[in-house]
Amino acid sequence: MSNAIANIELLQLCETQEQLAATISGLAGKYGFEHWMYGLDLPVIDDRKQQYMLGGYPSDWVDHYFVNEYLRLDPVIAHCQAHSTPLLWPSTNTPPPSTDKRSRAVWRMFNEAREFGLDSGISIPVHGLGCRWGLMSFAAKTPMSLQDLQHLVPHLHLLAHCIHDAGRRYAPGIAPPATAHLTAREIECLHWVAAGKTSWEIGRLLSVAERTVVFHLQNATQKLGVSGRQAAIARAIVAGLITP
Amino acid sequence: MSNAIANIELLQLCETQEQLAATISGLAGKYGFEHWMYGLDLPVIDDRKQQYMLGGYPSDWVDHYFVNEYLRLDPVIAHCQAHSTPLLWPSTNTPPPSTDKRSRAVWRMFNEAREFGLDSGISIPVHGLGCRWGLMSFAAKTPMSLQDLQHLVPHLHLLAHCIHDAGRRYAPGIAPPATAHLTAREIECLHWVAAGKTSWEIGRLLSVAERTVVFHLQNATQKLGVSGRQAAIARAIVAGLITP
DNA sequence: CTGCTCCCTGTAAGTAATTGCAGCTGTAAT
DNA sequence: ATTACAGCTGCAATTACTTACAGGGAGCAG
Repeated sequence: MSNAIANIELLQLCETQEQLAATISGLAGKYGFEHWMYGLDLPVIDDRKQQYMLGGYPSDWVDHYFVNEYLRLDPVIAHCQAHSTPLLWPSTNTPPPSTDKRSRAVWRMFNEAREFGLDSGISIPVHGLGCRWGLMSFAAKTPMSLQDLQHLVPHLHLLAHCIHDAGRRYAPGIAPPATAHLTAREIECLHWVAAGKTSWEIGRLLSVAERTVVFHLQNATQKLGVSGRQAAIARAIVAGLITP
Repeated sequence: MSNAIANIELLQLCETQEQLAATISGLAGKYGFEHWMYGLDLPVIDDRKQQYMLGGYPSDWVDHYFVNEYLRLDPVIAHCQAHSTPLLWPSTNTPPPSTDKRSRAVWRMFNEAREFGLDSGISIPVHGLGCRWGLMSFAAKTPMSLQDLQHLVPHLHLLAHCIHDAGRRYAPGIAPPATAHLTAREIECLHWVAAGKTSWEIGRLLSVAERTVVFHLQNATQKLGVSGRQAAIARAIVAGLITP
């Protein structure tokens, strides 16, 4: 097993997206995976979300995947959205489940993937600042057992997170969150506003005039560089200033 | 080095918070750490945020830490909020930096920590669904070198994320995000509203009447179980329905 | 002391959101 | 073919937010 720290340092040296991809391909190969893919902001629900993808999955499979809207079906995606732990998909050859319609569709999807050269692998969820999440998948053409995968997990897990930190430089919209310096009062008002309170109600809660609440929210909105209370809430949440 | 997978299975067996804490203590000890701490929703900026903490840091130090408002000073906290990669703090004995006031305060903080039995260690950021983030720290009383820490990193990193998934059961407010079934139009409207657009503007964008936009947002607000557009935005963001 | 930041408050006009009513279309499943 | 649901629209009254005007007080650093 190669040194995990040395791998990370390799990633940090990358200066372009292409260099990064090449480095990752090299590392994945060393662990026995022919394919890998890093996906960020996958449009699971929100179609207008623009995803960022990097990696070497067979393009035929990727096309097939999106055409069939597998994003909404894939249990790997569902797991990664809600959890922080890796998901292993070892090589299996189970009969198709009988009852459930959805289960059968999933079974079929995995079989199709196998035909495209994705036999077994591991997917690692990566969650970051601003509710942005993605996943890093490593896939092998030749079957790997659960045990094979298990002893790679710690290294791949760390590697995935380092790739996430290294790759965010290239994903769009990860511009500096511009953590404006908001005062305590401004954050307090934003907090309550995000909870659905009106200016007048917040005034009662803080024992100040309604006008004062409006004043603070006005300042906060301006500092966040947006127009409107609603946009201010969105910005404050993704910047980690409030947690509703 | 014990089997990482076996460790994870131990965590999943825990049924109470106390069992979980005891299990983690056992694992941390095997890796050579006397102290560990898991913190979630730390009130770095927002004082009214209620944090969740679990762990065995010396209580004297924790008190000292919060009294002095080290949360705002601690570079470990700042790193963990913005990154996904672990931070190692090996045993050092550097002279106090001269110029910067803040740097000196940080230097002093680490020295104080050492006196409380936290000589060296590693901190791992954990980010999860709904913009909730925290960190898992392992600390040793006896000095550990950078190399000592480095080869523990992959295992501890995975372990931290498994603890995060296991521990969320006990942290307050991680109730099911109640992913209400919103329609495509509703999500579309929420998306633009979070961007600061007015109902009329969204109407133009979607080529529908202003009234229709109001209608969709009304339905979305109701499905999300909140009152007011602002609260709907907050809910939609933390539920992962939109990404501004 | 002067300048700075944060906190606080008022009036008033204009704009936007909320909520009640009532009604229409098309598609998909039972 | 009936039901169900998503999408769409109009009017009207009330409430809430936005913005522009104006001002005072407390605390802290140079």
